[in-house]
Amino acid sequence: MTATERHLAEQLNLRLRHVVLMLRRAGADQPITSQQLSVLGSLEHGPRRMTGLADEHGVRMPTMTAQINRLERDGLVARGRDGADARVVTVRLTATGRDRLAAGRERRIGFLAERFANLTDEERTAVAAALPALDKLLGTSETRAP
Amino acid sequence: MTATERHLAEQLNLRLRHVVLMLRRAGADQPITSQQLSVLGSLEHGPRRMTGLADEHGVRMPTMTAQINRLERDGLVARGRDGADARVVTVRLTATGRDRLAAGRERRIGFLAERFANLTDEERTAVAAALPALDKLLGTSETRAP
DNA sequence: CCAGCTAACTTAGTCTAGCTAAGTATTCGA
DNA sequence: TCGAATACTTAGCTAGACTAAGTTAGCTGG
Repeated sequence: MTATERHLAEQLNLRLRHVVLMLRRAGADQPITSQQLSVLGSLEHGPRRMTGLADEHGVRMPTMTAQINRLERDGLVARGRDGADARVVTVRLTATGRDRLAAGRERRIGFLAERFANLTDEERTAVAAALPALDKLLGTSETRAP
Repeated sequence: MTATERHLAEQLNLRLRHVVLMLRRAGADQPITSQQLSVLGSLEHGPRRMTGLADEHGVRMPTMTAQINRLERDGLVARGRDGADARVVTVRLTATGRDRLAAGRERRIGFLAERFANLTDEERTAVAAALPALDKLLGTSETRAP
């Protein structure tokens, strides 16, 4: 571990708490949690199976079962069956779910855009320039299903 | 909302899920949660009152009461009383708590530093350059007690 | 000066969201 | 064809968030 790596790690660590705080503020007064919004987003381009959803969101199957139960209870998704394999449960967005996804996403993006509006052009450029590095740092691709 | 602001907001929104996933992976196999580590960090430079802790962590008082109950149960903090105002409860780190904080912080920083080690010099520079903008974006100072 | 309001916590009860262990039904492979 | 593996659900635990309501202590205006 070089000094630079450690220093950056410390600096980022200091800010992680604020990221969590911002996420909470972004979700306040929304009728949907950020986890739910995230799952609805996974269903945007067609039905998915439970295993796929669990893998993509980095949780165990029972956690996803409970999450889908809540979303189904609220009428945002519907369970279905896979023709080829009778063990498989598929999940798809309902019309309500699609609306809720669009609304939630819009509010989230509006919330973030407001904050970007408070930055200078130079600061926005700096953030944009850091995005590829952020992707590598977060291991964006590692969490995808095979 | 300008096109740039909206675009950046969308890009960041896409990555927020991965931030949450990384945080979960960083906390896996640790004997302490990231919330607990965060609260212990607030106590590093001396005792704090419950209201101060709740404000700093953006939660309501009952949430902090429950959190401190868990930390006290595990022997990481101790409750005390304020001489001047008998309503006030103070919280301080125990020796065990201080050790646990150091260990947890070290693991977190190690975890992040490993990821920074996978970046190029240019990428690390880009991240470092974005830190001040990130602070403004996160509203780092807004969450402090007056 | 004390009665009543406010402030600082705690308790009780609810919800989301994570986990493991164990149960059921179905598929696949030797 | 039968036994192991796979896909999911159920049951039960914990952390961590909330509101509403209770307790105790400080403060203040008539």
